[in-house]
Amino acid sequence: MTDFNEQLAELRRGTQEMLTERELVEKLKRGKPLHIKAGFDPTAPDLHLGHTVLLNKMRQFQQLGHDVTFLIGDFTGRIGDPTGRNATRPPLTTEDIEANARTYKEQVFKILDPDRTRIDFNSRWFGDMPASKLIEIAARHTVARMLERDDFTKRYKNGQPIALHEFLYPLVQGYDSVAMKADVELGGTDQKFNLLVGRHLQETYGQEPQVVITMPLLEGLDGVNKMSKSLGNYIGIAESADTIFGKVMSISDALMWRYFELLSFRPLTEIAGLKAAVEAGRNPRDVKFELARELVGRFHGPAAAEAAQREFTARFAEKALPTDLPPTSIPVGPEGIRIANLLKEGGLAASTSEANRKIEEGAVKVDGVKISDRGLIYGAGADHIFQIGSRRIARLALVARGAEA
RNA sequence: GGUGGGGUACCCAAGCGGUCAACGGGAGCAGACUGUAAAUCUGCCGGCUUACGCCUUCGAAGGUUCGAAUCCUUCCCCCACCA
Repeated sequence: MTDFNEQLAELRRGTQEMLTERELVEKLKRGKPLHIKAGFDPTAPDLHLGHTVLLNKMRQFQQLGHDVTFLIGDFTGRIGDPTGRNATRPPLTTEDIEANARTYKEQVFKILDPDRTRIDFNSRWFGDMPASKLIEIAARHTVARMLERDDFTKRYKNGQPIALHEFLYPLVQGYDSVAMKADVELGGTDQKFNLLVGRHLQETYGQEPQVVITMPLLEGLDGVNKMSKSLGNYIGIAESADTIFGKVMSISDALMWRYFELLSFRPLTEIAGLKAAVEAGRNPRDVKFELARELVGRFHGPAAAEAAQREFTARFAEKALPTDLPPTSIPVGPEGIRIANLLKEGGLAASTSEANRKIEEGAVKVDGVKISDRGLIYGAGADHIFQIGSRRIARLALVARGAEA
């Protein structure tokens, strides 16, 4: 990436918007490291690939030699956000925030370079700020501009309440950019308005306005909705190698290219090559293997990625049972346990009714053999591999109730 | 404040005294096919039960009835129009 235009193309990669690209070029051309800012809620440090889209962009900047700050919005987090739709968001304690920050670090440094990442907290400048100062900041923005925000406009028109503090949040976030003298701020598309407030505030403080770069929200496994834990269409970065590998393989071919663009570290030219190969007849599955291996490797290391692919091939291409599956102990009374109940206890089925249905459907296998008798009873000492379909699989070991460790 | 229309299973949406665990669609799960892709076809899709069957569900609580998601009363919440 020596060529300036190629650099710019990579920085542009996957972005939703760059405001403005011309300003970014100017800043880059000065040849000095830029100060890159990205803000994060001090909540939910359980990251999935959707969150990493932004982190990947941060990483790109790092690799080009810029300084990246991972800003944790602990000041606002401590207040809590009673905004209309999001009413159930209790204020966080200092301990919560510290714990979350630690978890963030563990997860985030799988992507970011720890030596080039500064972690900061906005309570550093807001914590002791006198009210007079906050009002002084508020004086620099107008109600009309606040109302430009889409959801404010709608709520105002519809006569729905907008609490005063809701105007303060964008200002606080915007002032962070002033305090940090940010050159570039990264955020999701949903953050666009707040990022722009930062630009404006910087100007009123006589600073050069930051360049705003928004990243799209990554589609989840279904390819339609944004990736989110509550929709269950996510790939968590803390999930096991086999799980991540399998989930990546289950995405559609079309979605695969989207993931390549937003999640892969491969240069665009290489991805274009892969695409050309598929168009020329290469099996898209094999290209998806590459993607799965890269992503598993990122979070679990290359060896685990190779192992995950072997496991995947064995299980789904050759239909072999998984090797060294750790057994789960299920306590059982002297009368034994019926298979449907066992499948439920083992977490394979949501209810015994569902388990029975799956047996009728011929989806249940024990040690690789399809079973059809829902009256099967297992007693203590039994140790088998149970599966419903090919995705739900577990080794269950029955132990006499009372004798379990 | 007034008038009218609604609240049904994960979502949309029928039903409007018994044949309703509740039509239909979507989502989801499983089977076939495959590359754990897409598309297609098939089955399932409240819980408990080996099974006969039993239990809980139609905004909430009461009531009428042999019998209610369906009728009555009260309450809660949404939406539209008017003020």
